[in-house]
Amino acid sequence: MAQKPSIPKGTRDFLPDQVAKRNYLYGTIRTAFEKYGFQPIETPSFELSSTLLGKYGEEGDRLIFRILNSGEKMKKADLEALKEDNLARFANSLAEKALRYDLTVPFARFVVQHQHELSFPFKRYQIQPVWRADRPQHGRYQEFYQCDADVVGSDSLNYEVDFVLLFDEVLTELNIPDFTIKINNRKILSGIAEITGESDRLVAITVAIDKLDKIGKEGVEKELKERGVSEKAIQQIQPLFELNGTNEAIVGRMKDFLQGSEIGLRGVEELEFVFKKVEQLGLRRGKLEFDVTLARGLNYYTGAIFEVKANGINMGSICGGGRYDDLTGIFGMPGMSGVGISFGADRIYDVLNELDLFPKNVSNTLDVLFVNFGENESDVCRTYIKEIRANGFSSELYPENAKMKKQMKYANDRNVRFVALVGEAEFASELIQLKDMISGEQTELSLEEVIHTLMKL
RNA sequence: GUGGUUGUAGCUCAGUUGGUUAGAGCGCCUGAUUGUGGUUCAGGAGGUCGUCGGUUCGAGACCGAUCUUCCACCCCA
Repeated sequence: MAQKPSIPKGTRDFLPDQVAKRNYLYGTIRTAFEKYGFQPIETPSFELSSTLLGKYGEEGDRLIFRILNSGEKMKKADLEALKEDNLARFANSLAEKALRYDLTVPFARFVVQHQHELSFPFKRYQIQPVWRADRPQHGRYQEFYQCDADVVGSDSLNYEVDFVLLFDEVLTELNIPDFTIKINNRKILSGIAEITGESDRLVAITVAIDKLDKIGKEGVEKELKERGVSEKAIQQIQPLFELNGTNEAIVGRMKDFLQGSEIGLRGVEELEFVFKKVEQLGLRRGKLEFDVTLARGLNYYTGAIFEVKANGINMGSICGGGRYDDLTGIFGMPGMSGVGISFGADRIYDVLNELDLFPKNVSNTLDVLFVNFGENESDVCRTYIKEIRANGFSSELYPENAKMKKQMKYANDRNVRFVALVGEAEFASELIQLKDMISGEQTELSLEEVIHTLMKL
């Protein structure tokens, strides 16, 4: 019985012209990464569950795809846990492997494992798919590509500056007209919690104020209250919702606000450094914006945090990142600070598509298709094709002596640039009728002239 | 994971309170045009109405389950 073909939710097939666009995107990102001194690595698509679990918060664990144990290993299932209704432990006993959820945690594992083969600061980039068992939505998939650049082994703020420039470089190269690089610092969030006497509720506070642009000032106050933050603290935090003006102005306000919080002030100073250096160097199209309400869910961040939004389009953040001071500590290598960023390739693809920003000629299909007029003509066509290919252009012969109309239509459907006709007359004269499929013009040329025409494009 | 929403031809969608043979546009195929595509004209093919089950004399339409789509949460690229 024929099965109706389909793919799992949140996944996609890519047609040739889509792949061409994606390769253009990856190519642009890769070029910039290498320009900034990052080297590529790759890690497996799946890791041990123990490597991944517990690194992304409770919510994160729920979204990790588990790989069911196979064969005899099925017998390892922890039936006790099932009886005790401990579903998390039961699930872990059923799946000792899991698909990677992002590229940062596997990278931390990689660094610890290969520490003696690397020199620090180690800068790597990685362009690979990741998987999340999330419910699909606009710009949200279960399988998508992340393009990450990270550096570990240095806490220099120089890298924060470089990453801001890198965001700007890539997104400007991709022609995105208007985007905002939002930046904040986890130390500032800690400072806010400290100043208001709510250090215990740091997570609650960050989660709530992160929602400011979505649920508004009143919504955040309500949520803070629900999460048990004191009335007094809410009153103190409230002015932060209305911070505006230049980054420098906000820096000034935050310095006042965080007076007495050593950690908070350090966060502000770090950002101040980044603003100054970026200011000196200048950005091409991006706007750098100090957003005190930017929090980000991933709980391993400890310093600067980044998020990039394309303006004028309904799409979640297209890039993210931040500094993590001790991600490798979990794998037994403490004191190794790292900072990194991630480009959401699939979301950027959607943005470029919706804004019609892809260059027109990303999909080069075939330069010259030779029409098949029969065996004698085909023989000489094959020698022409060999020569054209040797000159670096793509060319092929239509496989059979079909009707001209059919061959032309095929050329048209495939977006072939030129059609070459070598029939009886051209065979005798050793010339080629070359038809430009865009203009429709047709000229009789020698092979050398055909190659010359291709090189002029 | 919670709440809602969608599914009819390759694609985008019509299809009346349940009633005979399920339609359109685009695309596709053939011909007008046996050495010329993209334009035009004429003709043609293509659907177990997401899937399984139920109600009914009768279901594309009503009910249930399931899968999928999109949306709002949660979270995030």
